[in-house]
Amino acid sequence: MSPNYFSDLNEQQRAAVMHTEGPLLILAGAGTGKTRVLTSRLAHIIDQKKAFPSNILAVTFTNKAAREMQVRIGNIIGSAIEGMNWLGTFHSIGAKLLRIHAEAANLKSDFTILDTDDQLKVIKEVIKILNIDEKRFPPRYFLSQIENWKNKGLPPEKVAKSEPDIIGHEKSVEVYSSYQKRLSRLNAADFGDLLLLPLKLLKENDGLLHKYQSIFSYTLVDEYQDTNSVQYLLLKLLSQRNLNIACVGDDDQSIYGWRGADVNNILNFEKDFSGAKIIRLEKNYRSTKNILGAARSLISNNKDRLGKELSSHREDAGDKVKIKSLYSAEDEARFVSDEIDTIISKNENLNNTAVLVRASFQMREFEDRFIINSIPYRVIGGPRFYERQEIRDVIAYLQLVVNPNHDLKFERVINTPRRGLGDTTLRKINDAARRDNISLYDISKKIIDTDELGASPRTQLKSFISMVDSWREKINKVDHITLTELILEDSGYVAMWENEKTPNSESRIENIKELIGQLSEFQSLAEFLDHVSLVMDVENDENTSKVNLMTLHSAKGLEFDYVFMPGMEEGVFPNQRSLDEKGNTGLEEERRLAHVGITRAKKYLFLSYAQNRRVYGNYTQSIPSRFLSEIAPEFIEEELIYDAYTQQYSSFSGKNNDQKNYTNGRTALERLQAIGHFDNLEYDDLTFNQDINISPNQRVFHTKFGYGTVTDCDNDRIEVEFKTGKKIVLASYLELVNND
DNA sequence: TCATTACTCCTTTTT
DNA sequence: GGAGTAATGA
Repeated sequence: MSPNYFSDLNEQQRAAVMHTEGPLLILAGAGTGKTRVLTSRLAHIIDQKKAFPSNILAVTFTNKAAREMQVRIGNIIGSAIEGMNWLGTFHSIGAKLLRIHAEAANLKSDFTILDTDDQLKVIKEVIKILNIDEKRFPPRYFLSQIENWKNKGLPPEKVAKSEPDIIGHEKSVEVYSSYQKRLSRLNAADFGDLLLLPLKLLKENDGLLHKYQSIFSYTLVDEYQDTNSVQYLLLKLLSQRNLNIACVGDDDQSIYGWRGADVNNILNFEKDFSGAKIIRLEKNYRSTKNILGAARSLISNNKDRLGKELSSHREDAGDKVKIKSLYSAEDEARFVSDEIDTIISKNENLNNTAVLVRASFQMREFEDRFIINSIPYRVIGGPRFYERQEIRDVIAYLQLVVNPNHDLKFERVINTPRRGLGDTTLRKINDAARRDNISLYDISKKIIDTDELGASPRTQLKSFISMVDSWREKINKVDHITLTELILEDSGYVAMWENEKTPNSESRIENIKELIGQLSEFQSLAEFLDHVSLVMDVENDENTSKVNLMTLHSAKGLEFDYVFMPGMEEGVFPNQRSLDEKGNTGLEEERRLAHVGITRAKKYLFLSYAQNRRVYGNYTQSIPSRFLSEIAPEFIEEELIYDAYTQQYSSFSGKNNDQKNYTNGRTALERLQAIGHFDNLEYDDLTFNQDINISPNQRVFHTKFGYGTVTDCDNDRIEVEFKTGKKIVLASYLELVNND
């Protein structure tokens, strides 16, 4: 009688599943069976016929989490899962609402979703029109302002006009509102709009609000600690009526503060939803005692916590956490790949192994090494398929065909491949469009019958427009795959790559073929394009054995037997900018991120750091991350470091506390030379340009100081005037620059 | 119109 | 060491 989804649950988990009515907060530490509770709970509600699948709102943070939940619930409730229309990320659910009620938000239901690139382009346009100095206020600055406001649920009209403490505030407000107008004319919405506009609709329209309040009889939210204000307000509005809202979260895993996530949402849950029940899941089923101990000791350094102690359910203490110091970042990659080789030799499936990095630029080192050692790997959330140039071009063509008024895409494809419609022509078209206040496409149609353009651009433009029109005619006549192939053929886009004989033009064509292959999974172009903008990742083949390489952020929610966390260095992790901008708050978030990383590991965890790393192309010495010394020693096994220069063994903790001793006033390269350790440097760094002929007034380039002019020479000691002042440097570090 | 070159500023994390 | 940009030349 008792349904089988109860069978494996512990007491707290079971309580969380059973408590269906009224607000519920589940504080679930890492590895405490959170996903199982969520899926069982949903299955329980459906199984007990408390609600139809279509009456459940289930929100996750990533598409991957949504997919996984769908599969797991499907396994319990079978085909009834088909009815779960409202399971998805906040953004996909927002998009769905917005498409249904687009008109009310001043959009058409076939609006396109902008990516960051598009957003920046729009902002640049706006900046130009408003006559703002791009040097003083870079577009990115405005973008982050706008995003902040959107995260807080503030449309332009709700943002206070003046804010004396913040320079450029008024400008930002101005840019925001122009930006928004431009978006609506483009029939486009950005990611923030997918949440902000639905919120606005629900707030301003009682009928609509009541409708959705009664549709959603149960609401369930995953990763609640990462909700920002708009998301919180949306949830609150929608669940106000029946209050059947269950949120799952872990304050120790809150790592999206920079995206507006507000931990207070979780801290204030009891206040916001009166009578809320709180259940803690503290039994960890994932990690060994040593790994868990390491995680616990690290996170205990945070002050801002709800307080929650994870206890290990596993009997074995397991191996200690290994900490390894390496000479350079290259060495570090070699170390990781050697360790992976031994994992391979144990016949383990590599899918159980992950390399987690703080920032994506760190991935390159590992990819290079993995390729050399032929270790199979997959990058999760890295440079994505849909972000490749050729894919974006093709998608731009498709979007233009679906929505010809999409000026940004129009601009992107009008001269790709080359059609003799360059900057000058484009500027003329743009000016005319602004004058008549219509889209580039519309103005082009007019202009081709006047003599505003020269003869050649005019015929070129004419044929381009008629090409687009011919595709548009076919939208409803041929299927979307045929249409895409036709577009690629007519436009000469594929031919362009075929004619280019560079090494990667072939792989570009392969990528385009892959894209066409994916089209078959969708019913229409519009459906495909929506998928592309919302779900930026391509499904990875999970059946082949590959090492997982990803950022710590995208590792949340995953688990692996073997976890490597390289780059444990001050500045890298904790990230310097995070510290600079947010001080202690930033540090605590970095620490939570480290905690997330450590708790991904089930059996083996390797932390490592490089003593020297290239930053912006220059070798820089690094200090071991403070996080290393925050982990209680009893969980750690450290390999002492032999420093060839000081000829001493030392531990990371000593270095961390006494960096002066370590820096010693020399540059990295000088130090390398002193100890004769060259093998890890690249050839270029060691090529001494002894035969170059340097004389005063010569323009030169120095890898550290940049460009400068020679003022005096004394054999190989050269005095150079750099932007930052005069310096005497060795000739071997200089590169000649033409200066006629 | 397009290709090349000199130079500046970078880089956090994602839906 | 790499992307983006403004200036310059063909």
